[in-house]
Amino acid sequence: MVNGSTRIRILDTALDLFGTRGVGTVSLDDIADAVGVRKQTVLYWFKSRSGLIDAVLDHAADELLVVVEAAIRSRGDEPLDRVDAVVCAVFRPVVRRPALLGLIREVTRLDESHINHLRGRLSAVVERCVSYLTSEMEKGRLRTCDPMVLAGLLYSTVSGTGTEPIVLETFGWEPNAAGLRQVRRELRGFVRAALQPN
Amino acid sequence: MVNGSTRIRILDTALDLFGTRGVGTVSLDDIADAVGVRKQTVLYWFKSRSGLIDAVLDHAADELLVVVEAAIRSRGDEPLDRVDAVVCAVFRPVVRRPALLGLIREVTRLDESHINHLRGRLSAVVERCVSYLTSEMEKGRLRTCDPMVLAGLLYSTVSGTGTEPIVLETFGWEPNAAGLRQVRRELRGFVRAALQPN
DNA sequence: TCACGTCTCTACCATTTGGTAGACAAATCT
DNA sequence: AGATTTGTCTACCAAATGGTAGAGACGTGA
Repeated sequence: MVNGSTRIRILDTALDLFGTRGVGTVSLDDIADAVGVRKQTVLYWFKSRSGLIDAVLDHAADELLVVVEAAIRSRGDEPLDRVDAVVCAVFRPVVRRPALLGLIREVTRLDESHINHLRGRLSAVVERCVSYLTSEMEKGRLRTCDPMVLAGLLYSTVSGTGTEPIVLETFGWEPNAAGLRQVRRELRGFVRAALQPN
Repeated sequence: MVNGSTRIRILDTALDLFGTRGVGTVSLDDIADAVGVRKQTVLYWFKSRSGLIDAVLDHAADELLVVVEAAIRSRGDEPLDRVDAVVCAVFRPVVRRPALLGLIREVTRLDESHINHLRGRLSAVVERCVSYLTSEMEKGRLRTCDPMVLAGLLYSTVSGTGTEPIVLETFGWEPNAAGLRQVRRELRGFVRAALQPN
């Protein structure tokens, strides 16, 4: 693999297309066209469609992990601030790379093997988030509830906000920079209120 | 249209398949097979794939509207209880008909014409929800924030919880009746906390 | 009985799909 | 220079896709 640039371009393009249009509706030809190459070149770098999907999931997990890990470490001791930092971190790709969360969301539509592949990549962060929430609840610094389910709810809220602009538009939201800032502000307030210790 | 039963069966089956596997990845043959009929029978009842999609969206909107309208009217005056009733109402299909919310979520992947079609069907309820939230905020009975975006966030949270069992499983959730009740309990507590007036 | 509308079917068709085989050019090694 | 590896391509292929044309079974009203 001397020349990795084509490979990376395919990976990036596939991530964008898979994430925005859905994995099942994007063909190898679509990807190849977008990259400016023939389908057979795609099949040279990835031995099958399924292999490409796994590689793209890895690529997405990498990108997401970097962002989240950094946020988890950042900012003081107060859990509401920490969670806020993670929310902002996950929200950033919403603006800069909308396809990223869209792809993660696609996991529901994939088959077992790809699901397990992605799960393996994400389980470490997930577990860390859950155990962090648990410990802060025990200290009484977060609203007490089931930390596992809470983590899932937080994910749903942030991911939904980021991946369903069309639904938000139905609610009257305007898809521009100011609108996005507004959504992020409300999202942060919403999460903060939901976690406030009682 | 004397015999509507085949038509309805196609509609129901298509809703389930579209909602669980994604609109783009379900072929007319898939639907026909599941119904126990030939593809040409599907094309007899619906003049094209695109027409079928619109009809299925209508079908889904009908089902959802009935449920939500009933919940909006129910239960006393306290806004937190009202919202709670709607959350429960939307959560019910999660158990009884998982495909329903899954299909609504698919709207992001559809093209403009189908999006507008569905939007037209849902805009009335959506507007009603938003104006209700607005008035209760003005009375100081809900946390003050942007009601439009809040409605979107609520939708994201509930819908995500219902349509991403696989993600929730990654967070450690167990997909059985007890697990579902647990998720619903946490979801209600989460929403209640997020809306509590400050 | 006969004509007609309703409903589902078989027989096709053009296009698109994921994938194989192998030609060809450029770079790299010996 | 000659041989080999690397990367992209053209040429195919079998299967699946959305869709058309029209045959035939069935019931109903005249």
